[in-house]
Amino acid sequence: MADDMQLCETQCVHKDIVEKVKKLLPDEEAIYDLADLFKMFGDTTRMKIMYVLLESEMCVCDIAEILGMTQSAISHQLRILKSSKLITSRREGKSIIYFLADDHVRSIVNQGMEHIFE
Amino acid sequence: MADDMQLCETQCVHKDIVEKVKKLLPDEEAIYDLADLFKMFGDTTRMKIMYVLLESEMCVCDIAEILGMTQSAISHQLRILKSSKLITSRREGKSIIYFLADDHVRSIVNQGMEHIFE
DNA sequence: GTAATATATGAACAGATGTTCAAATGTTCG
DNA sequence: CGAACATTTGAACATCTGTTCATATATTAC
Repeated sequence: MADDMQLCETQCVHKDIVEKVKKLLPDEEAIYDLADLFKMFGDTTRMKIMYVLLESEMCVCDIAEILGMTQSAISHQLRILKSSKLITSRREGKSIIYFLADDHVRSIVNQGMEHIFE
Repeated sequence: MADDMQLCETQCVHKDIVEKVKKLLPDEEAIYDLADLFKMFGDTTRMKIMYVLLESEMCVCDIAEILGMTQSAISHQLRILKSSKLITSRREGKSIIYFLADDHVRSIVNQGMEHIFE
């Protein structure tokens, strides 16, 4: 609505392509979810946490120690990662052990690596 | 340095695992670069732009029209995407045509999709 | 050259995001 | 039970990020 406010008020638009591609786009929600997933990998702390968990499941304290960060900061990030189903946890006595939910982290990280090294 | 300020001042740390994993971690720079790459996919606008370009190369104006966004906003994002080498451009008369640099976008997006649909 | 078109750019602003700090929760052990 | 331990949580703060608006650059057409 209010089509051409700051848009191209002009003729550069290729109507045929625009119409075709408009129809091919996934709906808003799918794109939102995807972006949300990749956001998880877009922060250094979370990235480090995932790398750590690729090596071994671990309690919060261990991760904090390895990364040299506050236990609280790690806990906050773990919660976010958990909400996106990339990691899970189980209680083991006083500790809570975090681990990767499945192999998706590995494959996504690897795809990223491939792009970097070129 | 200043090891245990807010860290685990306590005994929960599993020294063996911690030491082992510390050594296995990639260096700071690699992780930073990876996170930076995934940041590109972590924003709805950029995600949409990439989806659009998966269908067809296109000028800035077309993308703005398809997404119903300002030409300026798109231009800003294109610059960011270009800086991460995910897209490139060529001039064609008055227009500048943007297109995906290689197949990485497709494979990364697909990996993401796989995680979503489960 | 000048006007028109297509895109880029910079500063400003608003909203999102990550860390810190202090305090709360929940578990184990004596 | 109460003390100690491991983790979570919430509010506050600072930083980062994306969009807007106004303006600048660059190409084409006359």
